Parts: sequence; structure tokens; C-alpha cells
Amino acid sequence: MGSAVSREEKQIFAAYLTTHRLKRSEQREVIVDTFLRSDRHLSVDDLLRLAQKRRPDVGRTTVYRTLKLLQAAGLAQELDLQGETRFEREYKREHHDHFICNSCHAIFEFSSPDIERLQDEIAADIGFVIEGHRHHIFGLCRRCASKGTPREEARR
Amino acid sequence: MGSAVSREEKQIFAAYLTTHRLKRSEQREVIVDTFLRSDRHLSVDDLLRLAQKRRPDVGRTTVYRTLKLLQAAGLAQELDLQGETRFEREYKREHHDHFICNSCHAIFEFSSPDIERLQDEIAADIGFVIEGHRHHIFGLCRRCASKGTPREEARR
DNA sequence: GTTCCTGCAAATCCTTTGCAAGTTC
DNA sequence: GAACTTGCAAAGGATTTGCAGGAAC
Repeated sequence: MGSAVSREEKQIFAAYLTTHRLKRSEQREVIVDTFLRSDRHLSVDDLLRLAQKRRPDVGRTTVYRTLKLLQAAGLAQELDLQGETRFEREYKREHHDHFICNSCHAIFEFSSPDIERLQDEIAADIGFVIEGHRHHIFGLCRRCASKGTPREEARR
Repeated sequence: MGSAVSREEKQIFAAYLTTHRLKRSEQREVIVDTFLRSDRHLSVDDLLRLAQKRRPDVGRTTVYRTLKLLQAAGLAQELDLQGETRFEREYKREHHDHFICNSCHAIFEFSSPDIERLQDEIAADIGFVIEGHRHHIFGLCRRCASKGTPREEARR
């Protein structure tokens, strides 16, 4: 029962396999489906564990390889947070950036057309052609801030 | 030689050593001095090579260890660019963010009070307390863009 | 049957740690 | 001399690669 979106994404993945003369397999199926259903920012281990719940013999190597395919197909995007690597869905998602809680590690998304516009202006000033960007804001989420939870490691 | 700034930074480093009951050493001296004189965004290897020009027996391990001290003393800051780790001076430098050229890998700094203000507003909306941020913009610098240089790897 | 996949083990890459020898205080 | 440093080699963690057996087409 995947949503309409995830169905569309699965079709894209299938098309990617076809055009690249790749084959389908149970493991890929499970990993891709698991990834597309998730709305979290998954680490390789997260995805491995989730996939193994459905098919215990899925290997970590295959997760890595499948994530590469998902990225190549434009369905996944890698996130690099303070040394932690995460993956999130990319297809037809509005561009967005992230707040990352230093205490509970929750990730919140945000987007700001105003910020993007300013970026473009600054880039234009120096003749820089933007291909993309990463904007990560570290700190304490509402809950952790109100709890006065000490953050593990501050980031300037 | 050594500008006023780097002299001040060296004093801070010396003070850091003292308060932490650490000792000075030739290698540290060379690494710290090399780092503080540089205005580039150095990788560990860059710094190692530069330091070895002055003292060939400096070891990579010591560079790693000294960079940790520099960070602890508030003199260096780690940058994580597409898997590449770099270090830049931090002390008394205005906060700034980076443009990174996908083709020649040059790094340009920028800062925008307007963007910072917008960030603050968005954070306030969701009750997030900002401790810091990283804003990296990838693309082609003026020169590479005009050369039509193909970028190695686009980043969205 | 050929080509692609998979998991394992081994190989890499980057960074940290254990240790014996050398330095600093 | 006690405490700290250093470089090397070994250990770690994350990711990739080589390979033999298995599955898809």
C-alpha cells in the first residue's frame, strides 16, 4: 500500500533499472520500498535494520549499493551532518534545509524563498553560478531548549 | 614576520597550553605557526605538507593532534565539504559562509546579515535556539563558469 | 547461457589510539 | 625525574571492491 507518490517513485526506479539494463531483485525491492516509505532521515544502519525486519538476509553492502542507485535515479539525497551520513527522499520534494537539534538529534526541515533569493543575489555579485547548496542550522529544538537539556556538543 | 593577529593567536595558543598544563614543542610550534599564517582552507594533508617543508619529520599524527588543540583553543574550525575535511582560522574572524566551486574547488567566503536575520526569524517561529550553522553553496566560480568547465560532480 | 546481484571477506580511506623512546619542565 | 610529546604501527569506523555462487532475463 505505498502512497501515490511512492508508487510514482517506484516507477521511476523501475525505469532507471530498465534504461541501465539492470535487473530487479527481492533485496533491492525491499530496500527501495523501505526507503521510500520512510519520511525520516535515515542512516545506512537505520535502513539496513528496517529492511532486515522484512528480509533478514539483506546485506549492508546491498544497502550501500542500492542507495547509490537511488541517488543516481534522483530519488535519494545524501546529507552530511557533523560526520553523520543520512539519506532522505528527494523526488518532487520542495527544496528545503535543516535544523538539527544538538541534544536529541531531531531534524526539522525549513525553506525560505527569501533566503534563496539573497543567496542568488550574492552569487550574482561575484559571478558564481549556483548548482546547489546545503544550509544546516544547529542548536536546540523547542523541547530540548525548554528542558534545558545540555547539548552534547555545540556547533558555532 | 607573523602579523599582529597571528601574534595574538599565538599568545592564545600559548595560554591554552599553560592552563591545560601542556608543553610546547618544536613540532607544535611549526604546525601552529604554519596554520595561522595560512589564509586558505587547509586539509590535513595540506597542513602536513606545509609543515614538513619547514621540518620534514613532522608526523601526520601530530598534525591531527595539534588541530584538535587549535580547535579547543578556539583558533581553528573544521569545515566539512562534500566529504572533504578542511580547517580554517576562527579567531576574531567574522562569521561567514562559503561558496565552493565544483570545478576548481576554490572556496569563497561570504556573509549576509540579512540571511542571518531570516534564519533567526524562522528559528524563532519554531522555538529553535540556534547555536550555529553551516551554509555551503556549491556551483561554478566566475572563472570556471566562463570557461564552461564541466563540473566534476553537481550538487543540488 | 549470459549478464547482473548478493553477501562475505578483504581492501581502502581517514582518523584515533597504544606504546616505547625522546623532550620539556 | 615526572609528565607530556612524538612518530610509528596497529586499531577503528565507514564505505568500496573482488570474487564465487546464485538469480534474473
